[in-house]
Amino acid sequence: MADKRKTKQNDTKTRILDAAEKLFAQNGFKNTSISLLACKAHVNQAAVNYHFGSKGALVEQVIVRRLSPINQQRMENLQEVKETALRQGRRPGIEDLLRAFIEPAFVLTGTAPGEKWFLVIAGRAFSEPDETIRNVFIRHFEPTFLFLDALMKEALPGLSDAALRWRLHFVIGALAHAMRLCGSHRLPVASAPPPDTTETVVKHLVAFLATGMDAPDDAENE
Amino acid sequence: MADKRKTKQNDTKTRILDAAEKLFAQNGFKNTSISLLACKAHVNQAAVNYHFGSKGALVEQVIVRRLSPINQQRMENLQEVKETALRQGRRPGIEDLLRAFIEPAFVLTGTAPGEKWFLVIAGRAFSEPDETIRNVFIRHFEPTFLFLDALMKEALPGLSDAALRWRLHFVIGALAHAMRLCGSHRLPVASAPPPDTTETVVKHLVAFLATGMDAPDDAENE
DNA sequence: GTCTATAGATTGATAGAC
DNA sequence: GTCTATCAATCTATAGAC
Repeated sequence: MADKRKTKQNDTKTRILDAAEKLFAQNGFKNTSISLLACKAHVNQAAVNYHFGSKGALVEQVIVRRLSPINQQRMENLQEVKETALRQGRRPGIEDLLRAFIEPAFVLTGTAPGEKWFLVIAGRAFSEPDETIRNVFIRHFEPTFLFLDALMKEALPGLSDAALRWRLHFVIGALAHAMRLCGSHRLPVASAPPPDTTETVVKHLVAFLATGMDAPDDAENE
Repeated sequence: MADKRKTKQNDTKTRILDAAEKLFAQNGFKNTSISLLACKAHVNQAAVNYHFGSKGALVEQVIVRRLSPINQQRMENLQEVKETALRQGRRPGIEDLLRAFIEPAFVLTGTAPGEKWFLVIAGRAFSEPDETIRNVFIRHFEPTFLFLDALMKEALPGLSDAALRWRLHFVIGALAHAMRLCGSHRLPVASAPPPDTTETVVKHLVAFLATGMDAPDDAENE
């Protein structure tokens, strides 16, 4: 499997995946044609279908390649936060949980130092109109999200289930938007955020979201 | 302009706009063909290009029809919050500003009681891969956003510009995600939010976001 | 594994009769 | 304004030579 003699084949597959990642981020899945993709990857058109079977399968590979390690890391981080809190006989910390969930998305995304294209792709996940593609994200995402949900419920025992669930979705929305903004070239609009490092963005995110999660549960009075 | 004799023409145009809004929300712009659209709207294929000129122009009309009143209402609401605070000699309230900005999106969206399709379309605005379409949203959105930015700066004089701008983008991200969730049919996934009324969702949003906006500005220490 | 060539389907847009 | 018919472009996928 990890045979060195497969170098050339893997080179081609990797070049296709890398070019696809960039083009999908820039133009979306539907707007990226196989011919343009093959041109940018410096491979023949037929190579794409030879190596991946279909465009849909390529899309899934592009997503899974990055999303799988990200969610694995999220699970490990959350598990560690849970165990540390357990050992110390206290509730898990809200900021710790959020950081455990958010950080892998920014750290494990993209190869090159310049552009982290997958941030844009993943940030578009829940807006994807194609149900098949959207389900690829949801399938990988849901177990991690439900684990976060369970731990956050421990961290915030006073919060109603409805408020907890909505607030976690607000977390997802803010995170996805921040990912898109970090991954794309800075837009020449007056409302663009300042060009910070991803670590700074994560700090802003965690500070904002942790405080929001801990807000009083006013919406219950009705 | 508002001549009653144009009823038949306007009926056709409105039927096309309504069918397009629904299909765009369900399948996205690129995945919606003119032929399917004409079929669902019960008009002839050629009628779409006759009345709107091109598919791109139709897309813009679908967006502007709802977005324009929404942002106009936002501006009026924000102006009123500003003037009320000024009259009472105090800063604008964070919750008031957020509600002024958020509420119109949920109130002025969609005609039918059942499905508010434009919530999905607008919720996808910043994820739209097509730059031309995305710019339609940004063009309408930016003045309103910058006004909110200016008023929020008054409401939170201690917050750094960078933190303020990032937090407002987190507001946008959470809002967009909530709009998508409210507008689409409830997904059969375990992580879906509870099926609340839009008023309840707005309350959850404002409570969460106002508290987050007011978080201590930790990220400055670096 | 890589290439050329092309099939087969779908699309946005338009010409011209009514 | 509405219709039928069709053009021209584009796309995914594949067949078959090398």
